[in-house]
Amino acid sequence: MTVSRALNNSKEISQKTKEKVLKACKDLGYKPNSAAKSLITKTTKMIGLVIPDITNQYYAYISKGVSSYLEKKGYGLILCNSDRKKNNEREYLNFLTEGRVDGIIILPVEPKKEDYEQIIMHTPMVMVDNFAEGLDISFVANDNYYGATQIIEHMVKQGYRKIGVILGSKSSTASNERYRAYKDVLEKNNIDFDTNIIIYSNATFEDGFNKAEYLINRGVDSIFAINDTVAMGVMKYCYLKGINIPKDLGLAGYDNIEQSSMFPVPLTTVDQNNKLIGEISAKILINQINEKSFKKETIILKPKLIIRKSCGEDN
Amino acid sequence: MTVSRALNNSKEISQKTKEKVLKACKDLGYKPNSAAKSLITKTTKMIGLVIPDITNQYYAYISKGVSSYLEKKGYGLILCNSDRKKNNEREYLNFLTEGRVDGIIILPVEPKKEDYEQIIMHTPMVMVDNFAEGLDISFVANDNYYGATQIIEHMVKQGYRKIGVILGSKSSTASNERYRAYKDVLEKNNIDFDTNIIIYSNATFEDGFNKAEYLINRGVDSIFAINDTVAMGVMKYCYLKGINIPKDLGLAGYDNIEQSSMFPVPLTTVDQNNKLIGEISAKILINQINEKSFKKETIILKPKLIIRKSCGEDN
DNA sequence: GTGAAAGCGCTAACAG
DNA sequence: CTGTTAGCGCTTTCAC
Repeated sequence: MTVSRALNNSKEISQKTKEKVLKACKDLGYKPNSAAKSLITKTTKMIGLVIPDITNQYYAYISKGVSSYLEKKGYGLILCNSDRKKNNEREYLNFLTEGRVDGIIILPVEPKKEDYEQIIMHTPMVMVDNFAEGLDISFVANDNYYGATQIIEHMVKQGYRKIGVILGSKSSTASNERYRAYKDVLEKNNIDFDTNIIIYSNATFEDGFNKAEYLINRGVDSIFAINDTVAMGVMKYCYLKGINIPKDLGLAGYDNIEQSSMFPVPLTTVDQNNKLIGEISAKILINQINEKSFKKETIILKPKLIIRKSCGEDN
Repeated sequence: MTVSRALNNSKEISQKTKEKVLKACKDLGYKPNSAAKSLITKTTKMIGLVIPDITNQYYAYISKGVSSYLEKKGYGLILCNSDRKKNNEREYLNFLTEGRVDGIIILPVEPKKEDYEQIIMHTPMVMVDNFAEGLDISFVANDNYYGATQIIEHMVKQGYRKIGVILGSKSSTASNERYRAYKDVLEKNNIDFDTNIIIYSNATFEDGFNKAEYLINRGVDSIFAINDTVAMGVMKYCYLKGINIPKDLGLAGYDNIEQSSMFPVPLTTVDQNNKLIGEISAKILINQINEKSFKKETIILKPKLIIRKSCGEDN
């Protein structure tokens, strides 16, 4: 008991005994056992993070944000790569809920209410990026509509009038929201809307390269790519064809990946503040864990327009 | 006890009881408590991974390799971003060794024997990338000398004779090994060695951009950059100056980051098989945990030359 | 094939 | 300020 008090910064112990105990622990190489502690305190000082792919910059930054916040608060992080597979997600969730963590941050795969109802009854959880309607839990995400509005408005202001779009898949919420913003901005500016210059894709570099040709042949004066990787594909095509960016073609991306500023023509894009997303999610979760009264929070962050040169200099 | 047997695939139980128990568990939402289990089995089914920065592609891929191997073996992963700070590393190590993990994979920060001696007495550990001499533990890394030899030889074969080099910091083992390879290849091919076209740097994009000018002014016919990001900087400089790669200047990188194939001129580089590094490290660790007899292993992987277009097409 | 007893290493609660 | 008792939820061992 005295040892326990010495190691847990209790004030019910004299400074002298405490020092003696601490020294003895060091000499003997004694370390407390977290499992035994967990068993009685019902707390693990661990958080689970379920993400699609740690190899993707967007998710890596979110993880870093989570990790750095947790470190400050004395929590550890269990990382689970779902690989965008529902089944992996399920298995990790199962693993985590064997009393391994005090809470879970999840970037879910095709979330459905039923998948999480059981879990949130026992384990605090915050969802990030994608939400399942009807769940009474906290949610943190980026405002895709806002971000796309910013960048499309910028393009319009720069004088572009025939803006081609390379979207992601039809089932991607992010992609659909950005598309919605595109339509609204065009309408607000009385610009003709033409579905022939809107293309769905898998959002890869190759898609950017291939769809660029398609769009340019249809006479677009600029392209809004669903992400920076796709924009890289477009830029590559233009480079090979001698098409000057931004003079012959305006180009905008999304995500602000590290390399976007290193492109031959630095890319105008949207920064989603991924690290912040991670930090906020972690903060909400830790608060929820430590407070008895749970208050659901929904935080939708405004991403930030990053103006570089691919749509012309700002003026 | 019967429940325990049902949940642990014991054969000392009838099929019928087992099914009944399993069903009851499901109905009641019962989940076993891993802490209680740990306490008695002295095993956590958890591995700690200490890496410098999850945001860096190189480390992200290593993490993914570790994670995917562990998943197959039913282990969880505790991720610790040391942020290249010795102090963070120490604190994470301390946290992990409170009986939280069955083993540790570490990419150490300026490793010294003394930092790990205590730990490896109690906890299986494998070191990756950087080794501390005198430790009796397994080690997994890339052969930097070999990788650089491959790419410099390729450059020589392509006809380049005045190869400028942008290195990393003087204290980086990886950088020093690659430099050593450079010198040896030059000597073997009777090419003059000129320290005026060797520069140390912080290995950033900006360094690439700035040092490119310096080297080109000194008449190099090609540049070997310490990594792909630095190479991107060089490429940017060339783009702005209208210098044609590979005709006017050969360019080689190292790492094979995802974007290196998307550059205006696809980059010739060296792939280090990072995911494999992670998988192998995890495999060695798990083996060490499960075998009573510990056999130290040292695995130095041969990286692979990736020939693209920045040093001319292969012939 | 099933169950009872004991104990893993801690801390909550209380006694001194 | 220090120590005793009990018990967290499991598995090991042994009895039936």
